[in-house]
Amino acid sequence: MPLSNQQLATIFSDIADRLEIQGEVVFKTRAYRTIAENLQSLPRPVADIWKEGKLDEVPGIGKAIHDKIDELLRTGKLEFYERLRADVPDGVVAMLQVSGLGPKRVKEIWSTLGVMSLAELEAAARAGRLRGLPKMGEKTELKILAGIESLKRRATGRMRIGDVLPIALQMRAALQAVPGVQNVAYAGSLRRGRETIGDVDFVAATREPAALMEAFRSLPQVESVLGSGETKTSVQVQNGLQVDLRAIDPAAWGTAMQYFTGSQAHNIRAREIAQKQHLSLNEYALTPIGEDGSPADQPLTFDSEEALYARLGMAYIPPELREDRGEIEAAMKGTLPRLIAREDLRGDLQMHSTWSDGAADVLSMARGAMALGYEYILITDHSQSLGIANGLTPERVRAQRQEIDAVNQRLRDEGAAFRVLQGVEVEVKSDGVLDLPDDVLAELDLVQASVHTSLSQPRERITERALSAMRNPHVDILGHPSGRLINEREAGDYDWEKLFAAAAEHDVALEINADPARLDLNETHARRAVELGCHLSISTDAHTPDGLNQIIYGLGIARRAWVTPDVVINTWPLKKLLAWAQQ
DNA sequence: GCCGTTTTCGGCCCGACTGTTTTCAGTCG
Repeated sequence: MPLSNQQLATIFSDIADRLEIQGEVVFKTRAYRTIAENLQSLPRPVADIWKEGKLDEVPGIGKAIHDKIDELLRTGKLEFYERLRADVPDGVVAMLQVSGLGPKRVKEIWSTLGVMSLAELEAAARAGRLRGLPKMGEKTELKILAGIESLKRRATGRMRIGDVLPIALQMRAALQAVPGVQNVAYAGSLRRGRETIGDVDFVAATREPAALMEAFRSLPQVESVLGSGETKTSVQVQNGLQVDLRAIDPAAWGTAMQYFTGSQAHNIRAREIAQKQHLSLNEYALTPIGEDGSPADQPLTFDSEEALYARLGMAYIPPELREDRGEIEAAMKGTLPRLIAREDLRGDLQMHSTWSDGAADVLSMARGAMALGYEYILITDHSQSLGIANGLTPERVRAQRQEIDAVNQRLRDEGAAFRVLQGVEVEVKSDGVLDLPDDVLAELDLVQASVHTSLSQPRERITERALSAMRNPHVDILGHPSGRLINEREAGDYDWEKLFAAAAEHDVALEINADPARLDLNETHARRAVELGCHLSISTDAHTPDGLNQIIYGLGIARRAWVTPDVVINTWPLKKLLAWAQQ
């Protein structure tokens, strides 16, 4: 099995860590970090690209990294990396995870005191042995000890977006009410819609930053203040989540939002583009620069991101695309995609009712969807073998049809232009056989097939299992294809290229499950699936009417995957959707 | 390390905060 993109990315990221500790020039370590990031978002297996001899076409790969990938894929090893691992011990690299410790200090602590692990670091800090080192004192020791504690509590990892957004909205409302504040928004990875969030970045427009900082530090959610200056404050709230606030002048709203939304890679590219136009971009303004590098004219301020991007010669780039994955080039050429938006969706194609493990009846789910402006829903209760979820037998499927017919009749009587469709989330059993007979599936409006069990099957077996489900002519949608649960359970080891090819061939739509614990397909897979001609569905898997609101998370992933409305089957009118399911 | 409508060599984004300092390096994003 060739090394995966993720495995290669981890190696290059680790190389960057170790080179940084060795004191290598930052531009070299940045190159390794860049390729690590690019590999993670590469839509195809790099091993395939390597076989085609097209490695050099991947951005960030030059001669040196080309040779290293080549060696890794041929031999599974990299001599350069093995030497590096011998030179810089793992325990020393681990110290980089401590907040407040970077490569310079880690090297100093390691080389001067011989500290080679987190345990030794903690002992040295407690014994007061760090304060003798350059630029380190008692406070540094305390900060390091606090950092180690927080690592032990695992309070530092990235949280699911669904756990973060509600907290952020609450805090934003509180900040909005502070006197003098004209506008508050969250930026960073939350605004970009990433599946997990490291910290929340707020930008606030105000001419009275001191009052805002004070109010922020005093919010009830704040558990500790990590740092606070005139215009910037960092705090920690529940679950160890870090929240940063930057105050800016209202006239600089556009540049500030652009800067704090990131990503870092996107910002670096945007600033390089500015540089080529003899402009220097920061969070406050765009400043004309003379030959000698000093300001040549008055700084230009922007109260909107649209105006800023326009001045740089680009179309407005939606936050979800700002990852340096080709969006800057597309914005300059005017070829950005028209991303799918909330208004494009006409229905939700996965939800559960009290017929299986949902908490609301069919009518309540329908009313919830109508309140969102939808035209249809598909009820997809579980099938019989999922006993724990009260899965449907063939008899109960037929009984449910009667209830759904009655609900539709009632809604018609009320004059509503809305339709409840009957589907099912049929189990793909471990041998690939579906959990309901074909004649039952044939009676349903649409059929979704999902894998819930035996996710650890080897690649060939689990891939064949999904393929055999998709070959069934009644199956229209493959639900949460990877089976991963973010921060909880790994994805099944599918051969994605094969799976996407089969989905395109049999025209089975692949779901982007909007449950923030799933977000499955993920953005990289969704982008590749569309490239290979697959249709998608974006649905919530709601178990309550309120759960239908989680569609925003799935839309975020779709937008990050550059998805346009036309390929998403639940943007289609009901007639087109049903005709597609029939063929 | 990579990269090229000013460069195959000489560039490589930009600033806030902290802690240790008397002017700044390290870290972080």
